[in-house]
Amino acid sequence: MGESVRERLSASLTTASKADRVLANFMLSELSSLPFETAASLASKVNVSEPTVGRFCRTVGYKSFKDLKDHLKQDIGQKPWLVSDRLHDLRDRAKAGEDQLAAGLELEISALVAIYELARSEEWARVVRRLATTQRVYAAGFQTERGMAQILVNQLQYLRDGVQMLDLAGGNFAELLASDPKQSCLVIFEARRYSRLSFELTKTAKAAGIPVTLVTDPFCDWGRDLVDEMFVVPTEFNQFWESTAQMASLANLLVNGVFLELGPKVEARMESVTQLYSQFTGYVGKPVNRTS
Amino acid sequence: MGESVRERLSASLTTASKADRVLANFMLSELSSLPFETAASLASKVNVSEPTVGRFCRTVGYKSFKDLKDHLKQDIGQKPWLVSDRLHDLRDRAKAGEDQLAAGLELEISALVAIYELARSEEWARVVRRLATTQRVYAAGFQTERGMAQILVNQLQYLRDGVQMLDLAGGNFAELLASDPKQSCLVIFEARRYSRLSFELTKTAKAAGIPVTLVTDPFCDWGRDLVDEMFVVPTEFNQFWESTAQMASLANLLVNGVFLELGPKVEARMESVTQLYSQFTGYVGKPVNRTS
DNA sequence: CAATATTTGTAAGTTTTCTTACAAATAGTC
DNA sequence: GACTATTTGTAAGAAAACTTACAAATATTG
Repeated sequence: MGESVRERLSASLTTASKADRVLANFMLSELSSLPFETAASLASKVNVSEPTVGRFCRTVGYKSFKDLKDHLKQDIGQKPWLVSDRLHDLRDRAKAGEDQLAAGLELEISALVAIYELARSEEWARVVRRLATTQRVYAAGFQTERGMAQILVNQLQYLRDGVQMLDLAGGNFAELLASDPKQSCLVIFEARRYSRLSFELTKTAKAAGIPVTLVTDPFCDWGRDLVDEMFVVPTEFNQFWESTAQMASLANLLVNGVFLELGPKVEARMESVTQLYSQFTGYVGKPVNRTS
Repeated sequence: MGESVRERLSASLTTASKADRVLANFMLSELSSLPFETAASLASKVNVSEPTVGRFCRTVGYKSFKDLKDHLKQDIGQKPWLVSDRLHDLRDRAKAGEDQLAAGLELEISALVAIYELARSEEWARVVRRLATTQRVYAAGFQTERGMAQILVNQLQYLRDGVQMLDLAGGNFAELLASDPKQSCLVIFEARRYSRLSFELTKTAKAAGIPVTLVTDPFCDWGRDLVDEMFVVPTEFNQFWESTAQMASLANLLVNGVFLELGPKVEARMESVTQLYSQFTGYVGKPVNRTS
């Protein structure tokens, strides 16, 4: 046997048992962080028992998980694999002008940093509390930001009732605008070129007394004095146009905040949403659950 | 203390005793193979005793050699994207365990690095080419990943014709599955718990000869041997559940790739899409454009 | 060059990681 | 649908990795 760890893992995929396949797949996906894992840590991540990890390594031809790691050392060779080295590598390429894209990486990283700073602000806490407690939560996004609203909504729905996307499908925004302003709030994702809808929606919602949170790019000049909170997410990463990608990260952090705010009581709901999905659609590996 | 492993080791060089200096030097020069070492193996390599290794790690501020290795894992080294010292603050809090979140920042950063590396791969180029040239491009995502598909679709639509979301609204996926496989391709976003739909859709699409690209988390064990390309995006950022946020970044990079592939001819289309939006919806600052 | 302080190693613990034995669960077969 | 074979988990034991206590060696200081 002279193949590399990667090759052996791949080869095992065809023959291996269920647990082994899960392991092999995970290892392949996370090859570069394997050296930091231990049989036990791996086991808990993929939900198998510790001995299964050891046994699997033996079936693919190593003495133990430790032994597998030692071989990994060989075939990682000298390409950079520590995050810091990889980052350096990308940065060097960017400097050398070899890699247009890589130049954007650092910008994207600083956008992330900015978001994590936002998440520590007073305003953030306020929004999170509102998203956790207001009876009806609406999110909107137009053009390319529609997906961001979708992400927020889909996730929040796992945690609580009364969350929905707002769009112009019905021709107006009556769902929100003709509702009790005390029991509603709105989150809008927006970026250049700013849709007239965001603006009109915000104005009308504010006039009705509905709290509005705006997540937008650094160029937005219409929102600041109109909305309750404005979270500015950097969007220029050397790409051909603005990338609002990091807004997804912001949305996830918001959801995480709401989770922490709501506490253990969300578990019941998450459980039941999962069970409903299982019933109507089903998950991989399990048959559709017919609420037996 | 908020410095990286490398920084701490370097700093120790000036003050440390003879054995410690030897250790620090060795570690610095072999930083990337440290995770494979153990206190004992290191000790014998530099001819000191095992406890000396442990003690040294403690003098530079780690609990043990193991602890030092663990920090190496997340260590991203120099941070040129830091415009202020505010991140230090974040990091310190993370170290002190006050701020669960801040620890997630570094994980999220390394996910980004991973994505930018993906964007350099053979497979990536292949997918970009396909997304640029195939007549009909479909994207799907279920549960919380629906928004990711949405993001990809909404952006691609600015660049080219024939791009659409795929969902179960019609009860089947006939749009794609009953179409000419030579002229279609599919991108699926997926993460735990894996929807049965992704799996079935992939299987059927493959059987029909339609190329499938899967963007998923490291735990996915059903796709690897089924799809044409599998992009694995790290998703564990210390949040209460997996965050697929960085998939948005991947989607944006894909779109950017397609833009570069298509070249200047996209401008006309972008212009006309913008103009259509202006006509039917309008932008902030300008009245609805009535195709005067 | 004592006398003291610091550094380092040895040997015996402690904890962590991995393995083995066996039983329970799951999948395959007639 | 019982029977067998395979896979997987539990619990206890072996091995490895790391720590502590203390003594020996090496610096440092007056």
